Amino acid sequence: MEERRIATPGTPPDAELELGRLGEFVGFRLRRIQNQLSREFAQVTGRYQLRQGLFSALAIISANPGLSQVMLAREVGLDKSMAVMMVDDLERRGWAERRRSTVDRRRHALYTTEAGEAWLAEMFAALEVVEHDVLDALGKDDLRVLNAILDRVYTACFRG
Amino acid sequence: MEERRIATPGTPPDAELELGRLGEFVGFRLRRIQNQLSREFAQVTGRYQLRQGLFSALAIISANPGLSQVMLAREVGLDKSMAVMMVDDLERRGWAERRRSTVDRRRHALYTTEAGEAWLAEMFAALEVVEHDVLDALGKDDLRVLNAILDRVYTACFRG
DNA sequence: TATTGTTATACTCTATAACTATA
DNA sequence: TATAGTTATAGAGTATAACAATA
Repeated sequence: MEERRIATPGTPPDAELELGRLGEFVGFRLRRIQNQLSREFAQVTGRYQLRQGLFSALAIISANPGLSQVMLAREVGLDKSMAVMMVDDLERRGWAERRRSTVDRRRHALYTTEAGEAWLAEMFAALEVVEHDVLDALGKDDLRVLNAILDRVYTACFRG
Repeated sequence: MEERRIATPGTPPDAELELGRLGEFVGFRLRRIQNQLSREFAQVTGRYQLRQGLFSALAIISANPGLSQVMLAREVGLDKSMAVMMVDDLERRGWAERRRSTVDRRRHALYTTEAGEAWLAEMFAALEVVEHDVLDALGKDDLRVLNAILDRVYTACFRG
C-alpha cells in the first residue's frame, strides 16, 4: 500500500491548455496548489484521523506557550469559534490543554502536553514527506524566496 | 458602502507570535493567504451572486474555446463532477454553452457567450482591485518571480 | 462597553460512488 | 474496457449570530 496515487482530481492538467489572463492572478494559482496539497495532506494525515487545522494549531501553541484562543485564531487566520473547536479537539486527544489565565480570567492560556509534542514531531516528519516533491523542485534557495514573498503577500492582505 | 472591513477572521495576527517549525512549510502559508484572499474575493463577488470556481472556469473556457469538461476540471485541479456543476451554473447565467463535439460524441465542447465575455471583463477589473494590495506590496518583478515559482510548485505536485 | 470564550447553525466547497452513453 | 458526462449525496471547513463571563 505504498502507492501514492490520488483519485480523479489529482490528474495533471493538459499541457496544451492556456491560462490566458487568469495567469496574471495570484489567487488562482494559490487555490489550485492548495487544493492539490491539501488532498495529499489529507491522504497522509487520514491515517492519523485528524482534520486539517489541527496540526497548524498545535504547532503554533507549541511555539507560543500560554497564548490565548483569540491569538491562535488570528495567527491561523480564522474565526475565534474555529479556535474553540480545534482546541476542543486537541484537548480531547490529550495533545494540548487549557489553563485559566492568571492575569486575565477571561482567557485560556494554551499549552501543549508531552504527548502533543511527541505527536507534533511525528507529524512534522510526515509532512516533510508530503512537501518533499515541492521542496525538491525548488531547492533551498527558491524555497526561502517563496516563503519570504508569501509572508509579504500575507501581510499585504491586511493593509486596508 | 465603500468600506473594506472584513469580519472577525480578517484580523491580522499579533506580531509577537512565532511560527516555529511551522514556518518551514509552504502548505501553511498557502492556506492562510488563500483563506484571506478568498474572503476578500467573496466580498467583491458577493454582489454578483456567484461561487468561487465560476470565474476561473469561465476564464479558462474563454482562453481555450472548445475544450471538454474533463479538461476544464483538470486545469482547475478539481473532480470532473465539479466541472459539470460549474458549467451548469455558467449556462444558466448565459455566460457559456455546451455544444456536442463533432469528433467525439461523448464530449461537450465548451464556449463562452458574448454576455460571458462581457462579464469576464468586468470581473477581471474587479479582481484587480482585490489583488491590488498584493500586487502593490510585491511590484511587477517579484510578482513574476512568485508566479513562476508557484507554477513550478504546481507542476511538482504531479511527480509521483 | 469591549473582549474572551462558547454554542448552535447554516452555507460553501469538494470528493465519492453509481450510472449512461459513447468510444 | 475505458472515457466523458451526469446525478445525488455526504463530509469537511468555515462564518455568523447570539450569549455568558470578565475586563
